[in-house]
Amino acid sequence: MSAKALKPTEGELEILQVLWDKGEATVREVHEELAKVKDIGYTTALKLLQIMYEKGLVSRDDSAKTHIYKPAVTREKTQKQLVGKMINTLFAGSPGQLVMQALGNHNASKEELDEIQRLLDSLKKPS
Amino acid sequence: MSAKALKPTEGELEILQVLWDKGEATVREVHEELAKVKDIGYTTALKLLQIMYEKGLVSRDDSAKTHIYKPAVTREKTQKQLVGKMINTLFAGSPGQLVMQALGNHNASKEELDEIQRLLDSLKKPS
DNA sequence: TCATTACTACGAATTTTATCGTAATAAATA
DNA sequence: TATTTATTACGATAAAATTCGTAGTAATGA
Repeated sequence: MSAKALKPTEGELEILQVLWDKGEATVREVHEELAKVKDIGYTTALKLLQIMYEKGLVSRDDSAKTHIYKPAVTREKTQKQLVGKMINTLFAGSPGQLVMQALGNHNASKEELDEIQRLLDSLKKPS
Repeated sequence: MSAKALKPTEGELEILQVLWDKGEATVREVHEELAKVKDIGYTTALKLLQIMYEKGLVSRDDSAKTHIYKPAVTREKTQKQLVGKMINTLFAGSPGQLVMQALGNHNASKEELDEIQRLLDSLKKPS
């Protein structure tokens, strides 16, 4: 168990998305991505990144003038954390219900369905 | 499509949980449930319910002195809304990935796995 | 070199969410 | 009836999250 499970806020998640996708990015790059989707000022993005840095959600290389940010938490861990929380607060602790929801209401591709089938098989006959 | 998709906050979700479970409840009942889990004052619960009422998240019968609150949004709709959002913001739009996460990291019961299998079958060979 | 541009830092304002105290009143009860 | 208790309404405060302006400075390039 690493130190603490710091829950990213909504805005922080948006930034993490960008960083996960790109691997690393400057404030400018992050801002450009966010600006595609929503109205947001440059310094707002900067400030958020700075706060995330203080919280340990991102790391950064500030050896050059233009700092380069990287995610300090993995997508997987964050997914696990938030999915777990959602199972508890919205699905009465039942992961199966969440799966049913996700499968039933959203379109998964053939490939994904096959992948799920394989996982399901391995879960059904453990060894 | 009903009017708006008002996203409940964290605290509002906790209250909805109680209302969904009980069907309806007074402020006192809601407060008692919440108090089992966290420190919270009576008037805080009351205020939250009042705010939720203004937002249309709950309805209430205030014909008697003690008001009775009911959820005005269904668990299913709320689940759908929040799961959809999570798929977008955390799973790059891929419901399959969310399912993999939920199945892989959390223990689903045998019954749930079977149920998922049936759904999966129906998805794989559409009528 | 001087002016312009690109950054970061920082503080402040705003917005959203959560929390609670107090007052008013209805209901219960002594 | 008089007192206590239960309840709602309301406003104020606090806490958390978001947003942005301004200042300072490094880099760029005319």
